[in-house]
Amino acid sequence: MARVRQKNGRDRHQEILEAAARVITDRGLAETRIQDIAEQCGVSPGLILYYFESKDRLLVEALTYANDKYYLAQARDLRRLDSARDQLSRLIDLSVPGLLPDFERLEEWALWVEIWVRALRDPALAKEREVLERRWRQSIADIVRHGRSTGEFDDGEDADEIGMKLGALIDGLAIQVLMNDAQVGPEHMQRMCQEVSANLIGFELEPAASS
Amino acid sequence: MARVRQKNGRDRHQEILEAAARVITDRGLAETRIQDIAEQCGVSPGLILYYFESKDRLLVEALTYANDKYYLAQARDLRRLDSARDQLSRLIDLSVPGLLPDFERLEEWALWVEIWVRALRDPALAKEREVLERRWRQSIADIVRHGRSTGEFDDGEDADEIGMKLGALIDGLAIQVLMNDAQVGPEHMQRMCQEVSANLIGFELEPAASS
DNA sequence: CCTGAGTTTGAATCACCAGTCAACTCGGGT
DNA sequence: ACCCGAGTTGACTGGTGATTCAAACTCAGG
Repeated sequence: MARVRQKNGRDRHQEILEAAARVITDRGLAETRIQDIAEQCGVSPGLILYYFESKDRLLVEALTYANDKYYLAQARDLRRLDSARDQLSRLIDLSVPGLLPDFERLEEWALWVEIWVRALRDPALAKEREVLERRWRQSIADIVRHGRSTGEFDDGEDADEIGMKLGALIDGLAIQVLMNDAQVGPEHMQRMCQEVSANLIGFELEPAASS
Repeated sequence: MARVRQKNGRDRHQEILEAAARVITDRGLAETRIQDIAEQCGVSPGLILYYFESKDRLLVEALTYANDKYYLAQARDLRRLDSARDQLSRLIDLSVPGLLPDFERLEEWALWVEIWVRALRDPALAKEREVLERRWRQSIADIVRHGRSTGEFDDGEDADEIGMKLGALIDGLAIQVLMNDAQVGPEHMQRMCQEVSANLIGFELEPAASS
């Protein structure tokens, strides 16, 4: 059977996407050459173009592929927790670039910035971005709804609205942390997000933080 | 007089920076060629390199130059208002991409995204970015402090902390609006920012819309 | 009118890189 | 044993674009 061949083919496809994502986070989208990607997975440059129509297509696919990977990992991680509060708190922790070393959020955020820049001029990527970003806000809103359905949270502002606000806050702060801003460290971002989320949803932060 | 000569030189320098900024917002940093900039100010490509050491230096200078210009325009605009509340409300309106057509915030936000991407790998620009961004947060915090000093606002959370939260929220939402996200239009962003600022500082939003 | 420093041009140079292609490898089918 | 074709290679092509440079031009001051 051509199974082995096919399987190799599929592996390669994915392998190249991963390599591309790695190179993009390393060197930046603008500085990413086909040669770099080829080296990253130890093949010749020609092979990259054998599997992908063009460099541009590959790059766009790599960006969304990587984002998808990170999203799925996050969703899996959150699903282990029952309490909506724990889920929300965990989601925030997972979103802070560099807070939890095991989760490569630094890389992911760097990719987001690249996505934004390119989506400004690439309608196809713009569409993808909207889907990805909507999913991201949705996951916050869903936690809020879940907490309300179990009575853990009180009713209040529309859950989607909260998702948008908290999502935007996280985006904005993540940029600063990603940029290594001296005024906004990871722990600082974490604390502010926890505070705001408690405030938006209307619960008290017991652990150690008060206004 | 040698004055005219000198003045021409200075004019050209600035002229090129403006042209560069325009091209960058049009085509994007990655697609900006020296030729484009030259055409934009009706001059030969060689002249660009006569005034700037290299393309890279020019681009970085153009990014900060444009940002500076926008910041100063905003500061001038805000200074006309007395009430801290009006200032804050105006600052928000000015920050929403495309809300007030006279202020080219769409362009400015597009430049911000370019700055972020490049600052990830360019230490010099990274430093500039931090200064610019700090100034931006500061302007929010200053309004809060001003409002408190006149008794317009009650005391509460640290003003810098508020500046950081509101600044980040605006950043995050502005990205969505800039990207033409169907779920986050300009008016929606404006309303959310007004709500959150009222909430953070602790005043009521009576005048339904301070149009 | 000269002159020369400052300005401007555009052609030439140079490096780089996406994408092409002809040749080669090799596992599996016949 | 032989053939087929997917997979792989790496040299090559073509275009692009930053940077250089020598020549031309401008004009304030002598």
